[in-house]
Amino acid sequence: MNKLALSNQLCFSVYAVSRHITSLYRSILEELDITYPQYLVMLIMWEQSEVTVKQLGEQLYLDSGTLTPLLKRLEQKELIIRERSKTDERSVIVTLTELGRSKREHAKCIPENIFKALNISPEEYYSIKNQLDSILKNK
Amino acid sequence: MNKLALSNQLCFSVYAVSRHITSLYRSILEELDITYPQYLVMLIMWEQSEVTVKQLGEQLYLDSGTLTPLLKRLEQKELIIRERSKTDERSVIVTLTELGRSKREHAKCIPENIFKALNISPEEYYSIKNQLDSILKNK
DNA sequence: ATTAATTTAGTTGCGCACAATTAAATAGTG
DNA sequence: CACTATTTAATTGTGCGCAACTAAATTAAT
Repeated sequence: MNKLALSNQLCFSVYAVSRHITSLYRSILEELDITYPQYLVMLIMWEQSEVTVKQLGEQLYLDSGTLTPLLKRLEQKELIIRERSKTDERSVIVTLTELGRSKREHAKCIPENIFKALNISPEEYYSIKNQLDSILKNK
Repeated sequence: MNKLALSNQLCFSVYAVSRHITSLYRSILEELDITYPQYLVMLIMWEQSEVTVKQLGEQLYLDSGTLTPLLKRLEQKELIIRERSKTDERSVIVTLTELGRSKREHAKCIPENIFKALNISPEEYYSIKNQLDSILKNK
């Protein structure tokens, strides 16, 4: 087998599926007027009311070079507030606005819609997820 | 189960693994002085000596907005040549330079190195690949 | 043959990703 | 306490990714 062939590479499949998923989210998130990376931040905010940029970065595997401008855009949309910690001014604490909190209701149906669009069984869904997560654990 | 939790979403796993893989390639491809998307183009060129931008786009699921500047960078590195088709001047035909062709040898070990870095079994590798490819087929 | 529709790349603009650097605040050490 | 090291965000620069639009060439239809 030719390992230098696109069709034989897992990496390309991951890359292609990742962009495919982002495009599925693009149409679904249009209504919320946010992008997929912004949605990921909102997912965290809906679970944890107060998070630093560092903590967001740890959970999303993203650095401040990506997060700082992204968070500024979410702030402009008035979904979040960014403010320096009073106790440690190196940290920036992110909290939800009332508007941001209210968006959670509109987002509830998104996972189900994405799942339907993927067009796979629940078994496949969790099988793929577990195997990918094991790659992340090994890194 | 809370479907609005990051940890329960296949999509985030795909997104995270995709970026992880790109970062693995980044260090390996440093030697060839190309990026991962540029490497994907080179993979195709090494198999097919003459390809149009449209054909590259079909195989990589990328449009001209991404490919045109990427191909210009590969041309600046003198790995490829871009020229309008004589028979249909709407098309741009991409071919390898001698330098570009010669890089194939240096790239031969890359798939094996990436596989080792992923730290999974061949069975897992092909299992994940097949399941992801079925998602792409369903789209 | 003329006009209309389609195909193909290129351009522009925006939002990630991420490396590398900078700046400020805090923690650690003698 | 001084001063060094570490932590944390922000900034800068490069390269995707993709939507929307433009321009040019080709094809189809009348």
